[in-house]
This record gives sequence, C-alpha cells and structure tokens, in this order.
Amino acid sequence: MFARVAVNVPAISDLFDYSIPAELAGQVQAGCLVTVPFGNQTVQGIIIQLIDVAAVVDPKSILDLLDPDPVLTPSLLGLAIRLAESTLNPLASIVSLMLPTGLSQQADMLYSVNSGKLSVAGDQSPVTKRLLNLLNERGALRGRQIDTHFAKIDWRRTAAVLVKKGVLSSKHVLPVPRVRPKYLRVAQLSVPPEEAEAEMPNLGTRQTLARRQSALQFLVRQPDAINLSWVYAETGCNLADLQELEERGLIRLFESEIFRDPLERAGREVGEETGTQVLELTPDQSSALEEIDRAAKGNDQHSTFLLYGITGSGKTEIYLRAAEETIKHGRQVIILVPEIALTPQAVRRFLSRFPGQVGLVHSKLSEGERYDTWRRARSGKLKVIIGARSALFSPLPNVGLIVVDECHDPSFHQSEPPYYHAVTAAQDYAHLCGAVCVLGSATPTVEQRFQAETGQAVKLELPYRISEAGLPPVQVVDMREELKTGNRGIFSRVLAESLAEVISRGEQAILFLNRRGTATYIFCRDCGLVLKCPNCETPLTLHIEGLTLNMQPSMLLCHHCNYTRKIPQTCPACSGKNIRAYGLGSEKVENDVQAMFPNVRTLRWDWDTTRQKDAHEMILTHFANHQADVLVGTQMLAKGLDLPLVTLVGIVLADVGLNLPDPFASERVFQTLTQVAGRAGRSALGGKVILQTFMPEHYAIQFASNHDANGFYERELEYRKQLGYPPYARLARLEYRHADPLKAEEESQKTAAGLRDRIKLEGRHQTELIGPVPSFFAKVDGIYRWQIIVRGPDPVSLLHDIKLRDWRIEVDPISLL
DNA sequence: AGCACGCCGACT
DNA sequence: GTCGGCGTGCTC
Repeated sequence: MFARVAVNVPAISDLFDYSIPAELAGQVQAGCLVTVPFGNQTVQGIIIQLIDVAAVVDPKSILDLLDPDPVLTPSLLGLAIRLAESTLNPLASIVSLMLPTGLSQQADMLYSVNSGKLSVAGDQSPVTKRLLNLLNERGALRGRQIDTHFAKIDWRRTAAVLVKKGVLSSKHVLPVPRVRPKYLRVAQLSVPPEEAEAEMPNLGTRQTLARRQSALQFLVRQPDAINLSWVYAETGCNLADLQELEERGLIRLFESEIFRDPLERAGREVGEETGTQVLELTPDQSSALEEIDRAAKGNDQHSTFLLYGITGSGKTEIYLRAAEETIKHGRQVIILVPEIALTPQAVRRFLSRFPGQVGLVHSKLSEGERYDTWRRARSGKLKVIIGARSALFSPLPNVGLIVVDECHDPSFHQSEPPYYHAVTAAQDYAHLCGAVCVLGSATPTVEQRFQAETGQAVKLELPYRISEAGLPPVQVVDMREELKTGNRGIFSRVLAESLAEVISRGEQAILFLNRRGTATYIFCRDCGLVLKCPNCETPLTLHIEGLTLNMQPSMLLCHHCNYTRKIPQTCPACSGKNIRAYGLGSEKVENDVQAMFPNVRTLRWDWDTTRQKDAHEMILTHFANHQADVLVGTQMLAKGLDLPLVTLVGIVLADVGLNLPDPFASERVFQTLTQVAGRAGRSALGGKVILQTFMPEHYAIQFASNHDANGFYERELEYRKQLGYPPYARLARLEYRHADPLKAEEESQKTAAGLRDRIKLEGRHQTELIGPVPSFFAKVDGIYRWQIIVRGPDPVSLLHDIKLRDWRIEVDPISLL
C-alpha cells in the first residue's frame, strides 16, 4: 500500500507517492494529515488516496501522522479536487483553505548566528547589520518570524550569502501545529455510591479524614466528571487527597477535553428566549419551503434553489425551517453569510432556535476557538455552522443543507490567491454531498438568475415584504440641471431641504457614497458625457504616471486596448469647458453636512473609521440609539441593517462605479443602489430616497430607482449577450506583477503572443484575448500590474496545462479591475 | 517554496 | 580565466 499525497507547499500542484511504514499501516486513510520528506525538507501533506502501485520505484516513506482522524471528510476531499481543477489553483492551496489556521504548517528555515565567525564580515550592508542584530538579540529565528521585522526588504538573498560565508547557519524546520486540544483534569466517582459511603470511615488519619470525606461525598453527589479546581473550591481538599482516593479505587482522575466556545455565554443569554416566537408562514413561504423539503428527500433532481426575495420578505424563517428539517434527518447545515453580517444580532435567531448546536466561524475567533469549533463540527456535535465564505469548508460528517444568504455579495468571492467563489463552490459541494443548496438574495447576480432561468437552479419567489408598506419612492435628481442653475455644491436643493426636514422632525438620514473608482474617470460636468475609447467604448481613465511605452504622464488610457490620448480642453459633445476628473470622498460629504447644518450630529462609516475592532458594532449601535442624526458611509451601508428611524436615504452620487473599464460595473452599481434604497422606510414612519446623478438616463440608475430588478436583468443580459460576456462566455483573468514596468510589459506581450499561438493551434475560434493592458490598478505599492483576459467557451481547458510561472490566474472573475 | 544545474556578462 | 546573475526543471 502506498499513499498519494498533496504536499503543503502552495506553489506545487503535483501529487507525490509515499510508502506507508509498518507502524502507521491501518491508521492512515484518505484525508489524513501527515508529514513527509520532500527534497531536503520535511513538509506537511494530505493523503488524497491510498494506492496499490506507486508512480516511482522506491518512494520515500511517510514520517508521521499528525491527527489520528482524517482532517478532511471524503466529501471535502472531493470538493478540494474539483475546485483545484475548476479554479486552476494548486490542490494544496485549496486544502489549506479547509484546515483551521495553526494546524496546517509550512516548511520554514531556521537561521542562527555562528558566534565564532562574527569577525569575518568587515564591511556590512545595512540589511546584513539589521539581520545580524536581530538574530543576536532574539536568538535563532525562523524565516517567517524574520519576515515580520523586514517589511518588503529582500533579506533572504543577504541571508543566503551569509550562510555561504559561514556567518549564519540555516536549517530546514517544520513547525509543529500551533493548535492542540485543551484538556482539563477532572475527577469522577468510580464505584457505586453505597460502596463509597461504606468506605467513608476508613479514609485516613484525623487530619486528612475530614477533607477526604467531604471530597468523596461531593463526588457521590456529582454523577459527572468534574473539574478538579471545582472540587478543591467546594471541599477544601487538595490533589494529594484525591490521589489517595484514586489509589483506593474509589474515584478516577483523568484528563477531559474541553472545547473553547465563544458562544457559551452568548448562547445562554439568547437561550432564555428559546422557541418563543413561532411565526406563521405566508403562502409564498410555505410553498418555497415545501419545494426545498421535497428536494431534501431526494426525489428531485434539482439541488440548487434561488430564493428570490427582498429584505424583510421572510427568507430567514425559511432557512430556519429547512435547517430544522435537515437536522431532524440526522444531517448538518451550513449557513454562509457576508462577513459583515456576522453580528450576534444577526445570528441570534439561529442561536435561539438551535441552542448549543450552532458553531459560529468568523474572523475574530482565536486560533484555539476556531480549532475547537472545527473539531466539534468534525465530530458531529455541531448541527449548524454559520460563517463567512470559508465556513463552507467545515468538516461536517453529513451535510444536508447549504444556505448562502445575500448570495450576490462580492465577499463570497476570495479576491486573492487561491481565488475561488464560495457560491459556486457551495453548489458543487451540495452536489457532492447530495445536499440541498439554497441561494438567497433580493438582487442575485445576472449569472445566478440566468442559472434559474435555464433550469440549472429552481427559482423560489417571495415577492412581498411581510409587515410593511412597499418599497420607498426614489426621486432622481439630475445634477447637470443643478449645475446649470448655479448650484456647485455636492447636495442638490431637494436633498438639502429634505435633510433639513428630517432633522427638524427628529428622524434620521443616511447619506451614501460609493467610493470605488474615485478620481479616475473623466467626464463633462455640463452634459454628463464620459470620455470613452473610440475603439472599444471603454471609459478612459486618467493616469498621472505614464504606464506604457508610448504613453506620457497625465494622459488618458483605455484599459481594454491600450489606446491613449491627452485630456481634451473642451467637451467633444457640447464644447463645454468643465471637463473634470472625479474626486469625492465620504469625508468631504461629512464636512459639507456639518458646514450646512452646524448642530447636526454626524457619523461616518467607511473603511477608514472601521479599522479598529468592533468598530462596526459601535458605529451602528451609536446610530441605532439615535446618538447621531446623519450617517455618512460607503458600501457597508448596503447590508441588511434595520434602522426604523431612518426616513431619508440620500445617494450623493449614484454614478460612482458606473464608468469603469469593467463589464460587471453596471451590475454592481445596480445591486448597491437597490440595497441602499431598501434602507429607507422600514417602519411606519415611511421614507424616501433621493438619488443624485449626472447620468439619469443610465439603465442601472433607471431600473434601480424603479426597484425593477426584472427590468435590469433583461437589459443587462442583452448587453452581456451583445458584448460576449458571462453568462454567454467564460472569462479568465491573468495578472502579472513586477517592479520593473518594462519587464512587466514585455512579459505580458510574450505570454499573450504564446497564448494566441496556442489558441490558433488548437483551433479555438471562439476564444480570444483582451489585452495585454495595464490593470486598472496599474501600480500598487510600487509594483506594476498587467493583465490578459481570456474569453471563450472554456478558458480553463486552454490554460490548465500551460505553465504560467509568476502569473496569477483567476477563473470566472467577478470584476476585471 | 527551495535547490541544483546551466548558461552568459564583469571582475581579480 | 572565475564569480555570480537568473532562467529552467525537479522534488515521490
């Protein structure tokens, strides 16, 4: 027997065969975490499968088994393999996503100073000096530890030189997992109570007798194993007394595993109100739930449902009932939510409906808590896991239901390697597990809707809000008209007046500004014209720095075809002279509100003000308690907040994010505007939305202001069809990063040429390249970025066996920026 | 990722 | 003539 192993070295996608030593025979199986020799290193690996014949003649042997139980269930292993193929990521990098941090470890190098050789280095470079100082102060350090002291400095090269000179020595090491089960010493009665009572008089001398008696009596009363420190506190005995009782065979002392559970307290708190609210289902809810339950019984070939319903239409109750049903059948449930929605308030209903059976996975857990939640999931003790995208990979033994709430949310896509999309992964996983997948949203993506329209998913609709009047009216304000009448401020007259009214009535307002893409596109403030590329209709973007060979500083660039031009003096459409780059941030909005209404209490909620921990909670609580009148914020405002006092939502500039060189830009804007507009009028007070724009005729703004998701979908789908974007074609985005702009451009051209040859050679007539062009974020931290988009029916099959060293490959990107 | 091998430019 | 740059290939 041999084992085929995926080694935990992220860049490696091949599998390697190892023999199984006699002492591990019978213990190792697929999904086990082991250590293996690899080159001169020792690395961790996951056994992918057991095989009879190895691919090489004399394979090396597995060194160690790190956990007696498999760390991946068979279903997760299957999912990992599938995802590695479909996302073009190395298998080991996908497996790493599935293991709790601290358990998986990568090989590292341990550096130490050879004290005798210090004098050798006469003229030392600054990096050498720092490195030697650090190692002298702290002793031997691992490469990753040294990394934290050298931000962005390439010390490894220096270190290698010093090793060669003999000043340093280096040694491969594999750190042991940082997380371990936590144990507590406990005591428990090991004989029948009568027998213990009978022994009471004979427990010791006068000094010890009383203590031992009371300890034993205490344990007679306690049927369960009990923490030693609890026994000490209750009875005044000590360890020696308990050991004596153990020696006499009356009690048992042992280690008991405890689980670090962040929910213990929260769970008890909300547990008080368990099951009190049994809500009556509306007819729509009932029929949706019926369909889901029917599929769960396995009589239905469909496993994905798109639960389409606006905020407040009762999606959560359906999740709860479906979960109940799933648990009843002995299976477990995964609920994925956007990271930002993982507040105690938001998950309260789950905690109270399934007390003691819910595991919460979020970014603020400690490693130990995360590890214990993971192990409780593995053991089947937890029935429901709620978390952000990575919670999908919890090792539940028998998943029966996967819910993705707000499935349109971009946070389900991991935007750094290994790139993957948790929604499509959830569908794959559900399929592998024979589970039901429910995707819920009021604004599903075009592709998710398309799935439902074409029969790959079943659409379930919840068309009405349960408790209130309909959606708030949206008033569109044309900012070009404001400008014509001499108002150069960022607030239209209508918005300013409405703000004043709301404040005077003692109600609250939200001002929203989508910050993405500020100060990059160029437009005419007189007529709203956005400067576009004459070749491909992509909006041009302004770059202070020249980015390509034939480009000077402060020119406009097309990120689709590399067309460049200078900024025109006058507008080509209306000859106006007010051609400007965009530049407007949430700080500016807040300042202007304060200038206009000096006594108004404002609160800003954006990336800058939420960097401290718990900032989200604090800002929201503050605002919900009416300690502020106006909340100014970005994207985050779009999430499902319930703020009854808010009667006015002002969208300061709806166009932001619309004119970007990205086929998904309109969709993102439509979703965000729709979500933000839904924040107003969530109570009997009613409310309205004022939407300011320079391009009121744009379809995304038109449909959002009419709450017309169907209309938007039809229009957007038509646009995608005409231009050949998903769902009518698939994309892969290749990105190359280099500190040298010339090198970046050359490598991109070379790779693109190679790909074009290949496309021609394989006769892929429907496959084409877009680019190479500088990425939208063309220079970040001094590193230049170039990209190539592959568009065609099946870009994965084109790319899967091409070696693209140093390229990042993103299959099915959700943005081309 | 690390390491070895191998091929061209600037130095003692 | 070597030292050393990094491009390419391999690790069971």
